[in-house]
Amino acid sequence: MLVRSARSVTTIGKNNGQRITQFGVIDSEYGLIGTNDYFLKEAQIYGEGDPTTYVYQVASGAVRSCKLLSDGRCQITAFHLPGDIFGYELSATHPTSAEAIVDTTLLTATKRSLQQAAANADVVRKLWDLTAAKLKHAEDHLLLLGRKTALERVAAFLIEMDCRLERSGDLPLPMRRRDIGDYLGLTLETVSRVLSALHDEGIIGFSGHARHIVLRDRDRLRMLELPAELN
Amino acid sequence: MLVRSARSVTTIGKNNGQRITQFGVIDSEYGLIGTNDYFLKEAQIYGEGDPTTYVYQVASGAVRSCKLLSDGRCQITAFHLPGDIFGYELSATHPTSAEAIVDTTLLTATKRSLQQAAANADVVRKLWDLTAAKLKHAEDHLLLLGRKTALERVAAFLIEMDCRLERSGDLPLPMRRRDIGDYLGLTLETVSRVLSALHDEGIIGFSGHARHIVLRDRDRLRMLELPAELN
DNA sequence: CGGGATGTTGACAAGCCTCAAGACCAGTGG
DNA sequence: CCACTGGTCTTGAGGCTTGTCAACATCCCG
Repeated sequence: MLVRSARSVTTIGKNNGQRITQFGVIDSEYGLIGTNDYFLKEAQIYGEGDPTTYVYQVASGAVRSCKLLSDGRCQITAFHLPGDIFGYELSATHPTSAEAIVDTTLLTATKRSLQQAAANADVVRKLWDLTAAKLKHAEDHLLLLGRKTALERVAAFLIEMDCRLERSGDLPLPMRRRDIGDYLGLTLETVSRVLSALHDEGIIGFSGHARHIVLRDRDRLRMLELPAELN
Repeated sequence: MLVRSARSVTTIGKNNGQRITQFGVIDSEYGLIGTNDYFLKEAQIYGEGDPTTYVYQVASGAVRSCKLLSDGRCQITAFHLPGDIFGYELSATHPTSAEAIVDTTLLTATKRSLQQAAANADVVRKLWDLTAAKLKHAEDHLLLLGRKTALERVAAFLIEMDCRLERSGDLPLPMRRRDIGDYLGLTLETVSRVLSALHDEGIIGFSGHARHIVLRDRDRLRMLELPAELN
């Protein structure tokens, strides 16, 4: 199932205008050499415990990072969308596995090359910021998983995707209901039921197929994300 | 309720043998000036959204970091025990609040002084490691909150405390049942019921009062932390 | 057109939460 | 020394949210 092949080589460097094709904040002054790698749907990019050899940026497609229990229970810690960098860890091994959700193209650099660039204090700061951003996301997610209701979780998910896909209310989600459930600590059935309820309320719509969600009433969605205030 | 007073000044520096009275890994080569601050039980050290001015190390006592929802729901993201450093954030404001669980003494340094020390790459690396360690803990906790049962959560909590208090099976817990619940995404009643069940099974004992737990069968506790294997 | 993966919906069960009562404990003041 | 008081902990009964299991619908792709 694992498909991993280097087809082309790309120089990631200064003035490479495309947001999608550069290593975000950390490449602007360093001519890192990156490789385009292609992964089919469901292909594993790395496993939990694998050595942290490469760092990735999503060029197209989508990736999930997850932790598994031996009986199959799964917690997705993050979705990685075009432009996102993932796989950079201080530790020698990956704390999560990573799989392509759909057919995906990744820009790959060696951790080694980043560490060389990290002789520069600016680069260090930017990589550190990346760790800090992941920590902030994880802490927010702790509150969601520990204390929010199914409705609040799904609302929060839709709002997060709305912010990240940035197509203003039009969400062509790459992931299945099961992935959403594994991200939100719910079952796929519960996710489906909540989405149906939001649809019945006129808060969201489906554009064609089930994964293409349209936000029809962001304000009410934002209300649902927060606890209902009792008077 | 907030009690915050500087009573004495301590030099934190090289060859200051006490683990408790130094800023762990980051002070060994820098003579940071620290202040002892005392907080009564339940006193707030900083609030969610407060500016990140100080960094703290627990000298004695215990601290919880938590996130609140407007209706009172609370998620504790971490407990800080003697020797632990907390409150260091890259961001300008604290993402969580921090309160003393019991009467607590903290060693305080300004974020500014740490940033000055961070001119040295070793110090940066050690601070970064601190962020990475928090991230690892948060990601492990995501799996616990999203996918584990009440029994597995409580077992994991006891094992975590056993490792951190390091008194080999003797756990004089500083926190109340409610705090444990807010850490594990459970109610205090569920925590109490699970602890009673573990007691009935002979896996734990109570030494005197309810907060003093003794681990009588670590092996079985470790089994409970993991999913029961079906044959 | 057929088959497999995905999504929806229903009925029911289970685990955890809510509410409530009482036990226990520590600190306080008589 | 002891009763009082407030906070904490335990335990029970019952309910609710979410999970489980199953059937069916839908979509995609050959």
